[in-house]
Amino acid sequence: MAGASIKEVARHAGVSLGTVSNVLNRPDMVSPTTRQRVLDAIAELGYVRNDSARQLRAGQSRTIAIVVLDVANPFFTDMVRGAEQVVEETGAMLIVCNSGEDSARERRHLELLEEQRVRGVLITPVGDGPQPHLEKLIDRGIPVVLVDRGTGRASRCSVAVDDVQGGRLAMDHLLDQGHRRIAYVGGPLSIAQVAERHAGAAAALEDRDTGAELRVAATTSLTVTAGRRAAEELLALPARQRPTAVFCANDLLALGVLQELTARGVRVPADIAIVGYDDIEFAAAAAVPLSSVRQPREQLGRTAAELLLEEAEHGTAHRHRHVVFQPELVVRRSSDQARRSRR
Amino acid sequence: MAGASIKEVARHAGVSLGTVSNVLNRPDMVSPTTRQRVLDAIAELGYVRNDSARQLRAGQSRTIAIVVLDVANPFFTDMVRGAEQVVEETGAMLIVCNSGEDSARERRHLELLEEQRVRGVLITPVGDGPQPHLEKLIDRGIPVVLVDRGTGRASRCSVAVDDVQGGRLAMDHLLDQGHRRIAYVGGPLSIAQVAERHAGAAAALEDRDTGAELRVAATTSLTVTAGRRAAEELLALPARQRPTAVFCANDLLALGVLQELTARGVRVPADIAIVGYDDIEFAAAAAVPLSSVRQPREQLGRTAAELLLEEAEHGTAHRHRHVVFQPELVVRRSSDQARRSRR
DNA sequence: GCAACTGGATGAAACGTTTTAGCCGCTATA
DNA sequence: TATAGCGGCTAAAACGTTTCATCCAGTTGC
Repeated sequence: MAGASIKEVARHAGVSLGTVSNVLNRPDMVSPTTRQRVLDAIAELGYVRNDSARQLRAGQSRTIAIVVLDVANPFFTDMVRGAEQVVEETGAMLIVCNSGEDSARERRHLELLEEQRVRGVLITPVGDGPQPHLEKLIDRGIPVVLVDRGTGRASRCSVAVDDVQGGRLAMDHLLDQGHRRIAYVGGPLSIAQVAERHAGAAAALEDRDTGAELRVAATTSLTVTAGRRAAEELLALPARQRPTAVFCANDLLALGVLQELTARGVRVPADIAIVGYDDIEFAAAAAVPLSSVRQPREQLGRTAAELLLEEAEHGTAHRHRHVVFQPELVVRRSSDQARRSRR
Repeated sequence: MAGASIKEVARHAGVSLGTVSNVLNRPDMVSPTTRQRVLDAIAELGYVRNDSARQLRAGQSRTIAIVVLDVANPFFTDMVRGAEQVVEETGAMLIVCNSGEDSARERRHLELLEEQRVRGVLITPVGDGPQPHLEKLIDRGIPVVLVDRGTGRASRCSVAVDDVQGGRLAMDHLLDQGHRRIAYVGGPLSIAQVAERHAGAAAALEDRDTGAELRVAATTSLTVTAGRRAAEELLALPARQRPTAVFCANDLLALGVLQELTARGVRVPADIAIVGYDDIEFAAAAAVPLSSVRQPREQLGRTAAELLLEEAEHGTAHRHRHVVFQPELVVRRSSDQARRSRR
């Protein structure tokens, strides 16, 4: 009962070993009566395929790996869900590895994955530098798709979301609402996303000759607490310099800003409007529902998986592609002048 | 370059195949000079071990799986991190599978894991019923550890957190603070956790002869919105029946209650105190930092992994254990009378 | 100088599949 | 009637490891 092999099934059913294999893999190549006998034997012995042997023979596994920076981050978990959908449709299995932003762990994972001869790897690599271990995988012929990184590299596919465009969307919206003194809350600017979202906002401002101004309130991290401090800072400004709208680099900052403003008696959106970024679950459930720029996270995962599968299938004939998705602005009460009096 | 085998390495280094294997697995059984020659050959050919072959030979993989109900839920992601720590120390690999509360997907995952001959499975099964596919795994000799479920089954280990005790902690705290009219917000009671947390609260009340009363405000889900509605309901009560403290079945509810109370001008904790459950990341960052019952989530994962590894190692000699952890109350401003005037 | 060890290497078997070539008996075709 | 074709099956090879029994050449002990 512990571990019956195909051989024992064959003996039990009185057929050859190859026939059992055929029943498993091309059932209509074998006559109904023998097929049934084999199936009975399988059931009786509790036979379960041994995947190692299968893979050994096939030279490749039916597994696809996704290596994320942080399993606890909703951005990645949603991506994982998207990728899962696509991968499971093909009968393969998606395994999730967590690098935890640790380069050594990332490397270790990739080594193990290589030993397992995975069919492909979706990865958001730690850091922006060169990636020797990724190159090694690619040299070996294992397809790699970069997620949210390294758009434009010739040797692999990538998927990403246009953060500059996200910044534009937020800014255009605030300008449309008539705001002319606007603050960007975010930092450090060394984080690519923070810088690009700002760049988009600045570009939108530039494009429209409204005479509006964009002030940066730099933070040292992307947390609720940092958002609160930034709000304090803004409130300390002289009244005529105080912004009437705030665009935050992410939703945690935005929630912090919202809390601090509310605590100080500043009305949102009547006195100051807020737009966040990421559209996390809490954005809609905040005390004042938060407008936010939403990234198509599941879609990102799905597309990444599709690119990978295509490359895995067509091998060398495959042409690498770089897909960039556009984010979407979700307007809620925190920035909606029309609804400012509601409730 | 694509896929050198041990055989080619051997030929390249002018040694036998077994020697290469020895270099890999028991390096000090082979003389330094040949060892070096083999290592050079390995480097030159870019040889990478083939794990399928290894597993096939070994009859078992070096992988441990954890099957969670929801990869996006912080409860599980923290557990995963805990389990990872322990598993990686042993050189094994932890793979995360997501059942998404879907029994069919759970079954499919378990089948694939069985085919892979994983060394063990940590799982929070979907639902509370009988688990035929789990039994099948166990029959096959694959160790299974239940997480947050089925404490007390004889055929497997389990780890869990004592929800009744969590309810007690919250209630004792509120009674200590002098509250006598208290509400429990949560539901549906068909969810084991919701029922047990309530039972703990009720038991604490019973144990202390304070004459305090516990009213249940039933919700249909565990969301921020449901919390808001529950708060509305409580505020609609005549003044003398209105509770002075609320204990919520989870933090989302508590945040909803907090928002609604604040919006209606009710002061927290001065007028009404709040205690939540789970101590999610947002609890500490809420407008009024939220008191909450914290479960040792990483610890849960670590211990589960340890039990599993022990069983995997000692096999039949292993005695199943059921570890129950005690939760901990984190007191913050939302329920702290002493600090009620702060800020 | 011979037997007994010993460290270091070898060769072959085994793990459980999948796949390919081939065999057998039958029917349809010429 | 011979032949080709075909469906259904078998036998054997191959995938890349690990391990175990064996062997060989020195060295040691007597």
